[in-house]
Amino acid sequence: MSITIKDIAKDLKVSKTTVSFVLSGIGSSKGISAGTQKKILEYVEEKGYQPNLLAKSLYTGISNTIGVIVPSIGDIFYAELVKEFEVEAKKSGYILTICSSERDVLQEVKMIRMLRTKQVDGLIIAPTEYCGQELKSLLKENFPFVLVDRFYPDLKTNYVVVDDLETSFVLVNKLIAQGKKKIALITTDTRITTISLRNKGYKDALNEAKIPFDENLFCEVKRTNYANNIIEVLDNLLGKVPDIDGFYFTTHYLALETILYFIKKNINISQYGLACIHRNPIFETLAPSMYVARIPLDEMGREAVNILLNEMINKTGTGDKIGYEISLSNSIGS
Amino acid sequence: MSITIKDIAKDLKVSKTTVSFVLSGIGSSKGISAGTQKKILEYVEEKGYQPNLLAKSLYTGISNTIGVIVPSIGDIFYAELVKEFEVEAKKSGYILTICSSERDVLQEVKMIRMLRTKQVDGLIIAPTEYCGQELKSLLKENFPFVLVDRFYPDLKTNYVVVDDLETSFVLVNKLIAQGKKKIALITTDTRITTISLRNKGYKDALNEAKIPFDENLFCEVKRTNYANNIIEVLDNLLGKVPDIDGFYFTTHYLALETILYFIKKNINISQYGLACIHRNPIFETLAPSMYVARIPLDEMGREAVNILLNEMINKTGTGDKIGYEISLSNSIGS
DNA sequence: ACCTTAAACTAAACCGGTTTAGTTTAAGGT
DNA sequence: ACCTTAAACTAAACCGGTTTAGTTTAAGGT
Repeated sequence: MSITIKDIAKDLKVSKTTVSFVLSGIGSSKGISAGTQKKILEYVEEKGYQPNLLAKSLYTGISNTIGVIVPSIGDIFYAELVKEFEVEAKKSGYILTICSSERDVLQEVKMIRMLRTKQVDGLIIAPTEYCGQELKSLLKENFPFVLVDRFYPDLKTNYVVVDDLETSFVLVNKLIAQGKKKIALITTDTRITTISLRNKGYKDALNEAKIPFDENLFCEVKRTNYANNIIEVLDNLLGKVPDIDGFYFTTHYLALETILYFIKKNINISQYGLACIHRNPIFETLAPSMYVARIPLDEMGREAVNILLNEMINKTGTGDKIGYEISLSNSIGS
Repeated sequence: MSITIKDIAKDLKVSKTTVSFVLSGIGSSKGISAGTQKKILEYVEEKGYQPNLLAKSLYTGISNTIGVIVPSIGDIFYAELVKEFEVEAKKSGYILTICSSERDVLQEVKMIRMLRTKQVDGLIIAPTEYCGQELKSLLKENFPFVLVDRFYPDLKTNYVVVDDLETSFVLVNKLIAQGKKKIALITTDTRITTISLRNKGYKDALNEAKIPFDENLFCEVKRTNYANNIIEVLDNLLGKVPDIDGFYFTTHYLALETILYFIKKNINISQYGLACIHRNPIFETLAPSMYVARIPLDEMGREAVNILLNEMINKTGTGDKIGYEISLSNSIGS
């Protein structure tokens, strides 16, 4: 099929070794004469030789590939995050093989294993809630990986997440400082560590302000079919608590859907205090006064890749893991 | 490091061949006794053996990986499209290695070559305007690939695109049927085949309706920093043609930015006839009467992968290429 | 004429799978 | 006792690189 080192060696009447040395750029230090080097390089140029990196990886044990598993690459949040991985990984000569777990542990576990058989050098995972078992065995085998977006508090792994508790607390405090008293919590699946911390931040802020927690203001939107589910939830909420004066959204999806709901129902948005974790470019126009804690995807991506690269290189595996929490409190804008 | 077929063979006192046969599931047909098979399978289960797929790929010449190059994986359009590639590819046991070209030919060419050295079985490319040369050499080497989103009319390649001319024509016709006479064309870089076809569709529709083409209504928004550029363009347009009554957008980004501009400037959107290629979930709420030709990303992704898989399998390379044009004319909603 | 040495180059093993072209073993027939 | 045959198993080459532990060659010294 395509040309190999063996072919080059045969055609030029030198050994595979010589060709390999020259092409690896160590020809001179291995004492290959300038003439031979030139001959090989010219031949390679002429024939358009492309090495088979599979063979190299097999020998070296390094594939220069990072496996990435996210809930869905079609989700703009993960798409943007993965983009940052790509940019940062590329700086060190790594490329990405990307899989979507569809928020299904079984698929996620399969993908982890499959990527390992494909010999990725490390993994970046935005995990589901239930893959602790598999992560444990990665740890035991000392396989390099970093969790992003979510982490497992019980496992000693690398992770890069947002300081959910603190951010939530500060955001809700801003609403309270605006004089809001009936602040709804629009949230989602509480089993997710990240979400439960955000919920806790809300409660803590109310607590500190001595505002009693009102069960009616606590709205958990189901994740399946949530665009429809949220309409029901909001109808219900506005019916039960007509004098509601603020909304805290634990995800930007929830904020977006709620804003669209307001527009559709012709409800004046500006009467409410609004706060939300993570930005959507549209908020600037549609809800310009909303407090938005912007998740710095560039920092998140950069850190995740660098922590991983570090662990991959020092594969000695001291067992020291890095838990990197990104502070959003200072990046709140509106 | 981790366990190999050789280790298993040594431990169980059988040959590598036997282990390989059993693990490939062809043990029985190769006459390996049930006892030996059981022994091997149990050992593998116990030790958690994971094969090295690099070695397999090196021998078989098949990596079960498709290389994907898009302008940016962080762009929601490509993210969603890539998601469809992933879903479809997975059905046939393929995974994706994904690269963002950043709309830079040099990077794109580098990535094409790099992915080939990594032995991807085929490529799906949403190309820049200038990589014809590299595509030509892929064709010459009979390497399987499919273009998506954009194609090269001069090259005989596989491609999956939208019927831009027809769709544009139909969309602008809808506006004309609404009685609109001063329809602006909000478009972008005309060097892109896709965009120039969409522009042509606009002109053809005007022509057929005997509406003279007005240079003032033709707005080309620069792609770099377009969110700012479009504001300038729209200010200018509304100043020059105050009685404008319709907008045709050749991309959904342009439509979105324009709608946000209207909202910010407190301009009544409903006075205009609007039409746009490709959807944004927000249009339903913010511009419910806009004609939107939805690009079926699922169909696009499915076709691209299947055309590629087909070419990869029949690597005989008859040279027959498939140009698949997706008709949007029938999927126009508002 | 022979030895030493540096320069230039290479044979062969290796990475971990798969596959071809066998060989070994033991039962069954006469 | 010997042959045939099917069942069960395997040695070794292969994929295309890299690397170790050399070997070959020719010049330079005496």
